[in-house]
Amino acid sequence: MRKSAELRKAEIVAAVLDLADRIGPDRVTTGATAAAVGVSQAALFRHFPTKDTLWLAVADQVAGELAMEWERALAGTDGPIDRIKALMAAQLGQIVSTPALPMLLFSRELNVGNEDLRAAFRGLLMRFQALIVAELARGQDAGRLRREVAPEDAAVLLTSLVQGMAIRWSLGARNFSLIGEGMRLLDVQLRLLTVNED
Amino acid sequence: MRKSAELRKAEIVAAVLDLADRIGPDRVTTGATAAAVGVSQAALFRHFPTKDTLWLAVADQVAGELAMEWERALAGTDGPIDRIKALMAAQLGQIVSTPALPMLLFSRELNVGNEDLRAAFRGLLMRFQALIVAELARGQDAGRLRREVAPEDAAVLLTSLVQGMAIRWSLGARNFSLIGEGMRLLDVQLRLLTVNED
DNA sequence: CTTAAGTATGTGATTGCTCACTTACTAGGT
DNA sequence: ACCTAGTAAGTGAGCAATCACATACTTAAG
Repeated sequence: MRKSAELRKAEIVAAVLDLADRIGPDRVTTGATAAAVGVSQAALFRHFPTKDTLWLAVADQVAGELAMEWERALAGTDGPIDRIKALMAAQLGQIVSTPALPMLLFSRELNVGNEDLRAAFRGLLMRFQALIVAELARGQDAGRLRREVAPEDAAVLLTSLVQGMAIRWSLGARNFSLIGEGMRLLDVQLRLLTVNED
Repeated sequence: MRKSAELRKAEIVAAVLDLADRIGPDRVTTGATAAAVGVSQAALFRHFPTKDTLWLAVADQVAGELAMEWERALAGTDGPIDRIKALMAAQLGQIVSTPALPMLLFSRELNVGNEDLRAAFRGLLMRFQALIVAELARGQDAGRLRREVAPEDAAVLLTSLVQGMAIRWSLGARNFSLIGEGMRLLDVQLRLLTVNED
């Protein structure tokens, strides 16, 4: 069954992401990936010269999806606090639909050698952080958020919440709603950051 | 060079932890470990029947050290807020002295098969969480912490902070002081949680 | 419209390497 | 004499990557 290179590449990347979730990123072999796609192991090397470049393509795909979700989140809302909520919800949603994402951050593929892959993920986290900082600053200017907390610090608190919830969700056999619990705790944190008007 | 089994076991466990720090948990091979200890690779199997049981021994060691640090942190302070700070500092300190710790949570050794190891680490995180919850509750009873935030929720915010900072520290080339930045942001968060006496 | 040449996608077999683990044997301590 | 801690030399499995070869598509000439 012959397919176009673009289509095949996409299939392979999708299979890697799926396998990474199910068996762990470090267990994803070229053989297992090829079997999941339904081609021979050697066929993979027609589309990617090495396994490392395959992982880079995976990172690109993930980065693209994340950027798209962020844009959509910002396009749909306008108040700074609503935008923060939308961004956080988008992030949690992406983790749910790509559960391998947190594991990728700590896999051997990423952490040893493969400096490009590592830089790609770091850049992603920094861009998300920057979006949150911008909205926090707008919220302060609008008088809705406490001025005594620097936007950069508050952003670290919020992004850490995403990561903490993701770890909790991964380790405890995903037995709660990541989005539900995450948004509930986000509300708690946002209440603390909000100017009290009582 | 012949040594007692107990001593050798301890040496081997220490070598695994050191190697895990330096090259990543999944790169730790029996050969590399043996070389670090200064014995033949086969010698390892005199002391541990399989590599998995070796990792379990490592987990035991780490769990013991963590529990010891928590106890020391609690013994040295008495106010609830100081105790929270001491616990968080102890946790950050352990990550600095065992940088493989966050990676271990997502390593292949832990996540596939080896359910015992996974349960051991999950139990550790839950016990830390419980210690924080207890101190938060004491802080509320003493009238020092806002009552409108449940201690369980606040504890998630605090432990997430540890994990978020650890990720940041791992991905960035460890180019900031994990303890310094972590404790600074902890202060920010604690100020938000503290009853305002102005 | 047909056909031959060229190219893109695919395969089975193999290579060279690393790994966890085994086996047969040896030396030191009591 | 007898364990105990050690070794050197394997074994078989799994891995990424390669190679010679096959088959489907594309294109251009007659």
